[in-house]
Amino acid sequence: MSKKIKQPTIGDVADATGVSKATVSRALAGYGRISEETEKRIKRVADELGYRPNEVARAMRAGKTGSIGLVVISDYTNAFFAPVTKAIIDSARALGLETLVAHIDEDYRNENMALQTMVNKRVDGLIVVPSANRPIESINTQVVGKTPLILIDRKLEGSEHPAVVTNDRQGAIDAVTYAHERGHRKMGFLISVPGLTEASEVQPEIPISTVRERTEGFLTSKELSGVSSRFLFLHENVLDSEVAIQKLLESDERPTILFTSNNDVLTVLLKVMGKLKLKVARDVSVISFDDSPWTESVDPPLTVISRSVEQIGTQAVEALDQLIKGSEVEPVSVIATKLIIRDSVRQLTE
Amino acid sequence: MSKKIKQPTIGDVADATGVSKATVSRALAGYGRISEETEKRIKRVADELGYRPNEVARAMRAGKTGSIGLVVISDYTNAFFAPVTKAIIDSARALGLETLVAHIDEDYRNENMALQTMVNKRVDGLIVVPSANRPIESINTQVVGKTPLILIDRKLEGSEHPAVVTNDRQGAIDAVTYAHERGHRKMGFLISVPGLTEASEVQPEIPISTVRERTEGFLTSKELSGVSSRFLFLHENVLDSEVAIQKLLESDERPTILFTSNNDVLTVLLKVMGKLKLKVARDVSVISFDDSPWTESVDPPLTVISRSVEQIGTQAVEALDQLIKGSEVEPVSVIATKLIIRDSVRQLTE
DNA sequence: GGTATTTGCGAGAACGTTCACGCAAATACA
DNA sequence: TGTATTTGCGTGAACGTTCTCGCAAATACC
Repeated sequence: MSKKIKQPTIGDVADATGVSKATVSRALAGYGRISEETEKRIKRVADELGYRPNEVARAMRAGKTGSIGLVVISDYTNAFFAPVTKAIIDSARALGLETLVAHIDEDYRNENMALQTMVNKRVDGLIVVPSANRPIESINTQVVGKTPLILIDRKLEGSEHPAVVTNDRQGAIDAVTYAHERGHRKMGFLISVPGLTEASEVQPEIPISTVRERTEGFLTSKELSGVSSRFLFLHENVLDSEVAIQKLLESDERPTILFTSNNDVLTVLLKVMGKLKLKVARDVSVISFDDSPWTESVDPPLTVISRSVEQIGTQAVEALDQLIKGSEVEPVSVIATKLIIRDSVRQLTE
Repeated sequence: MSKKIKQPTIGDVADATGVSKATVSRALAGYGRISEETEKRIKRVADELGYRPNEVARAMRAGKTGSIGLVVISDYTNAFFAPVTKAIIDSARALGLETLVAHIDEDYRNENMALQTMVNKRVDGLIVVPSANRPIESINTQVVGKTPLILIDRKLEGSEHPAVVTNDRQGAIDAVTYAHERGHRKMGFLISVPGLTEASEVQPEIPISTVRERTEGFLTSKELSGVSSRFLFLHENVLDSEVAIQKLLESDERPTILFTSNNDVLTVLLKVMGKLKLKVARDVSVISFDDSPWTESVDPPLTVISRSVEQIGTQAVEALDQLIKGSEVEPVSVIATKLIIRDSVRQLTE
């Protein structure tokens, strides 16, 4: 066992300078009354000793830690959560807040445990993507207590916590409308639903508000003239999804355009299309939710419904900061989606 | 200003139960001697009051926080750092450690600041991807002090900190050898070098060990019979890179195969190829470092040099845990790369 | 029944800060 | 010169834990 070399404390600096701890504190923090020369002397000594303020002690004394907790879906293949995590960490840092990150896997028990430890660590606030399979429709107030909390990406119906979400319903409508303008009448929708046990054509209970909104938006396609819509609800199992998608692509009623509810389904779709020698746009048009750098690079570049992840992150952190400071925050901030038109939707002749 | 509602403390529980703080502490932590009935009573009261142990106070008392710091390149488009971040956070959590994340942008000043705040927060250990443009070839020991630290992805020459890296040199050699076996003789290498100011064909100073190793591995191509190699060193500016790559693709001496040093360059290459109506494999073969889910889905699926990010994360956390416990750790752990053969390298007839 | 041990619990210090006071010396004002 | 104010700094409590002692009561042993 190696002997722990203690970091120098304010007391050590005080002893080395021959003043009291209070004076050292004043000198280093720069408040109160102190003579210029002693301040300089103390700072010099502190530097020589390699003194680093102990934020743990400060946090205890101040009653706040300067840290926030981010509890987020872990799926890093997801085009959304990685960049939004980055945006949050960076915006928080700009406000002087460090970020503690925990991953959950669509499991509310993980979520509860993660929240618990973060609350125990006395984070000043929390940003949470609520997991899908919760039995009750809200964050466990028992564990969160009075800690300020912002939801992102997903709304929770009965929740008193402010949420920052995107207007996915409108995004879906925009995409559908665009496809209709390009002459598409046979539309197919591939929707990933966490918690589903097998692929299904009938709409299941959708536990996630975001996915629900997208589905609602897609459903408006039925109101457009001459459109026939087919829905395919998929779950996490990639193999099973591949089979279901292949079946759809090989059916007589093959849609001329397919919409995917996220990049994960998109990659599965592209894989199946590759296997069937089907080319995007030429054989089947494609529009996906969420933009990733690679969607622009493939051949042909893909038309996507983009959500400004930076904006979500920034807004969430700002709202949380307000909450921490005790201000009011509007219950739901909605951020616009944007249809980024590239070349994956073929113009169908009349 | 809203009145702060204090969380109940051990003292509150003690008062409510009519025992001393020490007894409550014993009851909840489950050490020392205590009668079964008082323990139960205390636990019940603690539960009723909604008592949550204050980890800040615990950390202060214990001298350790149960948190580690992760200082990492932020580029989320990068196929490597997002999953490795996830792997680290999850492995750490399995060991009871929470992870504080900070992003740096290849800037050692950000790195220093991030390290500073984390040390001040008294993290038990640090996992660091050293930034590229450092003036001195090591982590600032001044700021890190005695905090256990593991480097990942990149080695630092004069550093006393253990590192977990991948065998990128061998990965590059494997890829080149494979291409040679498939009949390729004109090879091109697209290498991204942070800090470079313009695209260059002559090899610049490469500040990152990983990129250096890849370059060395690629250079062995010159020793293979009949091979001519062209190198293109690129920097972050995408537009400039596009121009340089386009020039290479339009030259008379167009390579039959192109290797890219990471997924970022790969996306740029694919974009340019798309613009020039060049198809992967048919017109130009492609092998890239790093695997992402999408590389398997595109048409054709891409052959890549994969690095096991989970392994890097797990090993780094394990090594850090050893270091925290005072054990010795081997200075450099090397993790193997793996060539994942898909369909982006055409078989050239003799 | 007397001594030795065990059991159950309380008192209080310590971790490293910050900050409200208090007090002496220095300066200001009349 | 005498009183009011300012300046510079020290004392000590507090934040919420844990943990070492110590002590009285309960139990054990002969």
